[in-house]
Amino acid sequence: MQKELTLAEQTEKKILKYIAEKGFQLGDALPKENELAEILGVSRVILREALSRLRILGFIETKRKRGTVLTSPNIFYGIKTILTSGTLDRDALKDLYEVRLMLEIGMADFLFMHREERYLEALQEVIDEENMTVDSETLTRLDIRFHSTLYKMSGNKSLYAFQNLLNTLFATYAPRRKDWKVKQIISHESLLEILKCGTPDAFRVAMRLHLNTRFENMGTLFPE
Amino acid sequence: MQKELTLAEQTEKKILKYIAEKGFQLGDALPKENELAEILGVSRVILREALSRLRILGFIETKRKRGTVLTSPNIFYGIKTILTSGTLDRDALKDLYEVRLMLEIGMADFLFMHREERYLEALQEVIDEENMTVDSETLTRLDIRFHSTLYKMSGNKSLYAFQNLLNTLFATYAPRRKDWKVKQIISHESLLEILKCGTPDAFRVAMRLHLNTRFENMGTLFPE
DNA sequence: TAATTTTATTTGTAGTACATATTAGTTGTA
DNA sequence: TACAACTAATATGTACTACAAATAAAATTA
Repeated sequence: MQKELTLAEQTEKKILKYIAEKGFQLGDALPKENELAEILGVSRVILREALSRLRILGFIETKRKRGTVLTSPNIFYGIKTILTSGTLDRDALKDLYEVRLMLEIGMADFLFMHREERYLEALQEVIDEENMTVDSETLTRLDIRFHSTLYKMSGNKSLYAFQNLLNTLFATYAPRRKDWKVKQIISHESLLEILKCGTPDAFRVAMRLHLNTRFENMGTLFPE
Repeated sequence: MQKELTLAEQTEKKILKYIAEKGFQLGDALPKENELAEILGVSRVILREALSRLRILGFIETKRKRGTVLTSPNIFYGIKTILTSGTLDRDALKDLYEVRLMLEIGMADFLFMHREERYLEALQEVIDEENMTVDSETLTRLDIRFHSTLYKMSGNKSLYAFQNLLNTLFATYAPRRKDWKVKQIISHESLLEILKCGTPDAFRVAMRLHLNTRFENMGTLFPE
């Protein structure tokens, strides 16, 4: 038991409790700092430390004179800071890389649930552009766009936000090999074809094959 | 452009930059608060606010007298606060629920990569216990244990930590229907059998069927 | 040498004061 | 009256100081 939360941490939880008890809604304003400090029985310094922690989690936003208002907490607020700080260890990076592979294969059902013409057109557009270029960098950009469109098509906003983060992350930390495009077994065209008139199960099999190079490269990307 | 970061936020980034520039490693100690405040040119109050924000992200740990030491940032530190705060909106909850389904289906390859006797035995143990009880609550607990074991078997620590969070989350926010067990198409036994002598593709198909009730209940769990 | 007490240092907390930005009100002019 | 410019009030942002509490390291004792 080495818990012993610091007062700022306790205050952080107290504030959340206070919000819940008082039934505050999104957009509502909290009492001003001096009042809230008195209510919770802490100094304003500590209160501000707690508020600062809640702010990094996206629970609140504060503006001079207007005060502190409740906002919808954003999971990715904090994650982003971590991912872009460059302090993630290799294991954590590999974990995230794997998670992305799982998600791309596992999202099949949701793609078919939200299959809409606009998405299919967007995917086709990417494929058309791919067929008109040989530039490696451009192809990489298009590949990211293709998969990014799939995430959007999943209809899961949190997931979409997450993968946007991962994109920026792996662009720096896990650059692709030059021959990634050549070695692909299943093309984007095939994937789109299955999306149009296939099944989730078929899509999963195809996507697994499409990502085959990613699976194979994992060992070299994240050596022991 | 409503950027205008507060000084504490700027300081937070300054600290990360300082760490990177000085080449600090995990476990290294930062300068003491007074020194660091002077180095960065801010008051100790502001510095502490910045440190507090970094602490909630798991970048640092501080102890009286010993000072501030670098730790491996923990993505789930902040996520946990958000998930357990009870302020998540329905959309975000549904998103997370969906993500879990994706992961369980998408993790197949990694299960086969890390297939070890101890995991298979643990799974078998759960199944044996399931066969000896009819109590609904016990069965729910065992079901969670079965799937939790799978996450562990995936060899992905971040993922395992994540699903532990989700378990506590959905235990409160998305309780099961009473008939969930009866309606399952594919049993845990079948899943284990496939793990022993099947393929990732086969496992994905089976897991999708196993989770069928979850997919079907989503509409009632998270109504529009 | 080992156990115990002391002390020195560093984080944790509080109070106060003032700077700064923004809203609301007030005045002044057409 | 309407509208602009200025003024005052107010809440957050920042800084400084002082002291409490914990604990690692040094000193003391058995």
